[in-house]
Amino acid sequence: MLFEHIRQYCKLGEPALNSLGAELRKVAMPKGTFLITEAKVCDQIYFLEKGCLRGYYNLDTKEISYWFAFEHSFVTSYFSFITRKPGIENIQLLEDCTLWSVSYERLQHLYETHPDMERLGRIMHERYYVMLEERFVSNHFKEARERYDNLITQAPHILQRVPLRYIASYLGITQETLSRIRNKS
Amino acid sequence: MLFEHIRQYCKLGEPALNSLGAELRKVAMPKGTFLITEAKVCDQIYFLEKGCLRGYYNLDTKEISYWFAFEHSFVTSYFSFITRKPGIENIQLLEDCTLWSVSYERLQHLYETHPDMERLGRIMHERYYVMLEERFVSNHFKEARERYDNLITQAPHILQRVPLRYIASYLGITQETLSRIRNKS
DNA sequence: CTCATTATTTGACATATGTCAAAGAGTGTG
DNA sequence: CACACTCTTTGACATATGTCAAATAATGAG
Repeated sequence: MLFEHIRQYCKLGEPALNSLGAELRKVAMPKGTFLITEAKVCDQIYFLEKGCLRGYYNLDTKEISYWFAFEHSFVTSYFSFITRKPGIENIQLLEDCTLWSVSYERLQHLYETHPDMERLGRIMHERYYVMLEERFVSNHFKEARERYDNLITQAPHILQRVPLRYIASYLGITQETLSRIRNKS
Repeated sequence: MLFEHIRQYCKLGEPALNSLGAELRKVAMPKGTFLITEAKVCDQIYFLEKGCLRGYYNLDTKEISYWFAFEHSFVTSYFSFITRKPGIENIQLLEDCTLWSVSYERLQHLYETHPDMERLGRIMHERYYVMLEERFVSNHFKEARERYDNLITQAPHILQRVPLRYIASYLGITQETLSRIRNKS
């Protein structure tokens, strides 16, 4: 689970693993729950063990779902968690989920006491940066059709687990356009 | 300059500062030079002291400039530098520039020997992640007009230093559309 | 199983943006 | 100052996508 996932970023020593283990709180929440809502400072980072969820913000009268997370991801409102400012992001569970949480304060403490935790944080943020950049690039100048094709190639499971209207806003298009694209596949 | 810039991320101890200082190479290059070209593994990270530059990739027959950097930024082809794989990115100087470079290998060594360098890396990547996310969000569902207005509000200097056709692709639109937007301001 | 509710699709039309070609501005060099 | 070059603007038209309303399909509670 979490410890195993972490190993693909870097190896933590026993002391760091033990301290991390001591800070983790297991949480199980039902579909529909909000992990964080807008205008608050996000105080927790989570590891998603089971289930899936979406991050969205409100634009005019619409909800824009701009990312999804599935098993074995770290999730938080990065903007708010990192800057310690209230954000515009809401995170809602799309299924019943099992998560592990660590508070901001305890995470900082782990960083301070274990250089290898600091390294894990550095490497994780590097990787997440690169993934976001790839997504940015693939959205930047491509047509809706192409973005959809990319998505179903790279993450076909998303169609089984996420309602189409959320996927539409993830792709930056309306639900109607997505529906038309799908009917011409 | 660089040391002063770093202080806004976190404080480095004397030993880390000294080691970092010893690894830095000053480079001055004329406008037009390429820092990195596609299909190569990017081996250096730079701190841009003076000048500006663009990152772009080729899509079909077009160059898509998707970011710019000005004074006091860290620049590299993050994808390639982090993953150690060849990328699609080209980085070209838009003005004569003064930069400081550190190689990948030496940076890893700094990370290994100085926990506070590791912390600097972690914090810097957190911040860069947040900035990229903000840009992603502001591009995601807004019209060209709005993206342009945002840009000139937040970075008006860009118009003085970057040709319009590069700005167009930065905004995800054609040069002609940008021209029309500007004439209806 | 049926009804109410929510999710998705379809149609008609408006608008934003792209494409291609050409004209006009701006810039640097001799 | 004139020419060659690059950069930007303009026009005519094609296409992608958005909007709003309505129809259809899927889902869940009783």
